[in-house]
Amino acid sequence: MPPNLPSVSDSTIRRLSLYLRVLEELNEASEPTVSSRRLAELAGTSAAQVRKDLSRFGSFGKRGLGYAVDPLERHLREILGLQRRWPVVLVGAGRIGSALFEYPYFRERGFEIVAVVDRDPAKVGRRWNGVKIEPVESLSKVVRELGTELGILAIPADDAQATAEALVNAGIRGILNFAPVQLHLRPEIVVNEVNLTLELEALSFALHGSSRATSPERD
Amino acid sequence: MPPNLPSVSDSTIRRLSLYLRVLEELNEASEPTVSSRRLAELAGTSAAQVRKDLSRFGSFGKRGLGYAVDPLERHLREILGLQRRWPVVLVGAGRIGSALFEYPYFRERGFEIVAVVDRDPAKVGRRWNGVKIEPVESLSKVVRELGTELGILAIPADDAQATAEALVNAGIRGILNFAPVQLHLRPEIVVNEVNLTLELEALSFALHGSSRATSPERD
DNA sequence: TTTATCTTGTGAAGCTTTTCACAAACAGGC
DNA sequence: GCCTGTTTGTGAAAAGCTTCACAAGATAAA
Ligand SMILES: NC(=O)c1ccc[n+]([C@@H]2O[C@H](COP(=O)([O-])OP(=O)(O)OC[C@H]3O[C@@H](n4cnc5c(N)ncnc54)[C@H](O)[C@@H]3O)[C@@H](O)[C@H]2O)c1
Ligand SMILES: NC(=O)c1ccc[n+]([C@@H]2O[C@H](COP(=O)([O-])OP(=O)(O)OC[C@H]3O[C@@H](n4cnc5c(N)ncnc54)[C@H](O)[C@@H]3O)[C@@H](O)[C@H]2O)c1
Repeated sequence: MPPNLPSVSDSTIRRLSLYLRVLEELNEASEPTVSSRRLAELAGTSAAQVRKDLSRFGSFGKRGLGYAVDPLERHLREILGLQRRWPVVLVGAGRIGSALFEYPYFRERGFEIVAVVDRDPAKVGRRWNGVKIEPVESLSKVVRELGTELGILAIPADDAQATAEALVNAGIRGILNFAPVQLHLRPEIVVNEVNLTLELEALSFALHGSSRATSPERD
Repeated sequence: MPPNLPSVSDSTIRRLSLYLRVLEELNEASEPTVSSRRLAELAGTSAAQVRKDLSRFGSFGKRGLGYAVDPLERHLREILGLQRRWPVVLVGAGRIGSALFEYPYFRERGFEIVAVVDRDPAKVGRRWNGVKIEPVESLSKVVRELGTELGILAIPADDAQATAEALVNAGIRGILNFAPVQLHLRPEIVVNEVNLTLELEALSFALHGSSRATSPERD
């Protein structure tokens, strides 16, 4: 086993996820192979980038031919850790939480929301498609019993930090955070922030500021 | 007015949005000033990064003191183009669409969903908090009449490309896309992709692959 | 077998972003 | 007015990421 390689960049991983989706589609369309050029086109990047990304993990292609779709799809799943099932705990059974819960594609990819936790007594006890909403007090117990390592935080920003800490104490190692606050947790805990207002603001800047706001105002 | 400066990087813009939120909080807490160090801490970056980011747009701080919270907040709003109101059209009144529609913070930041469009006849005609759901056929008319430049795509992946093109033809210049497909549009159209499965997969990789999958498998 | 054509895998080059480090500026106390 | 302690703004260095360009491997056809 080789020693620690230079770690894989986040952007590479995110692209692998895009490639995987494209490969799924190609597979459904019964395309046997795909070249880096075509894969790049479909995933919105460059052929060289595709090859560089993949070459970090092995040599999956055949020169002159390209990549065999089905095996490459399997390789990517393995690299991304998607062969196993990932039980997930959802904290916050509100608007965004329920949308996520009902989204079928997560489960298809192996992410299964096996527990839902909420603070609101009016929601606790309800059943969502077989999953009972638990009170926040049971969070730790639920996480431990179900062995979940991934958590989705879909609660107001005020409570996000404290609840994230509770998740970590219960054994959660990765968090997808929808609350618009920066979580401060131990460095080995992986956190992905989804900040939709920020996405809109980036659009706002691009439309408003592209020509205008790049000029520094000095006196 | 200076000629075209080297364009501002996307990561800088995204951080500005984070700074803005932190400044809002500091403002509410009546903190008069903030140092780059503290701002960095709260936004999850480094002090040097904060100063570099801000210095692209002007000199907003005072040496020895830091930045005055309220004026800096206003500067950032101006840079990001948030002084004006941004009317937004929402395409897809489903699970994620309704969560977004009901999210109050967008409006607070100036992003106001003024039109909702859906294909489902059962949904068309309903009123959401004063906004009537329109049929897809009216998309172009609605966009033109309301003068919306921003669109949110919250429909299944199959229809996303065609509908995105319809949005662009109607005059939309920026799109926030929740459908998990890469949109191919004219380069002057700004698109931000929100891919939640990808976010979970990045977590999966980090937990599964951190120690394991970085080793290339060669024969 | 040889030739023509394709496409990968990958060092090296080029580019972008982040970090470093320090002079210059400012406030407050004496 | 001058010293002390602080913090910005910014070139320069370092690190990281993407693109380039091509040798090497593979196929197919003659
Ligand atoms: N709705 C959106 O489209 C949207 C968009 C961007 C960001 N967000 C963010 O996502 C988060 C959730 O938003 P939402 O619109 O679903 O809110 P919501 O009010 O609809 O739902 C929040 C849910 O969390 C529960 N809750 C509150 N505090 C809790 C706690 N400490 N522990 C457990 N449960 C708790 C509430 O009872 C409620 O059911 C917020 O941080 C919001 O800023 C939402
Ligand atoms: N729900 C989630 O949490 C979630 C998570 C990640 C990604 N997404 C993506 O967001 C998109 C929407 O997901 P959803 O869960 O809200 O789906 P949904 O089925 O609940 O809602 C989709 C809505 O779009 C409407 N629609 C379909 N085709 C249309 C068209 N051509 N024009 C106008 N309206 C049309 C449907 O009538 C429906 O109301 C999908 O691409 C999905 O992959 C959703």
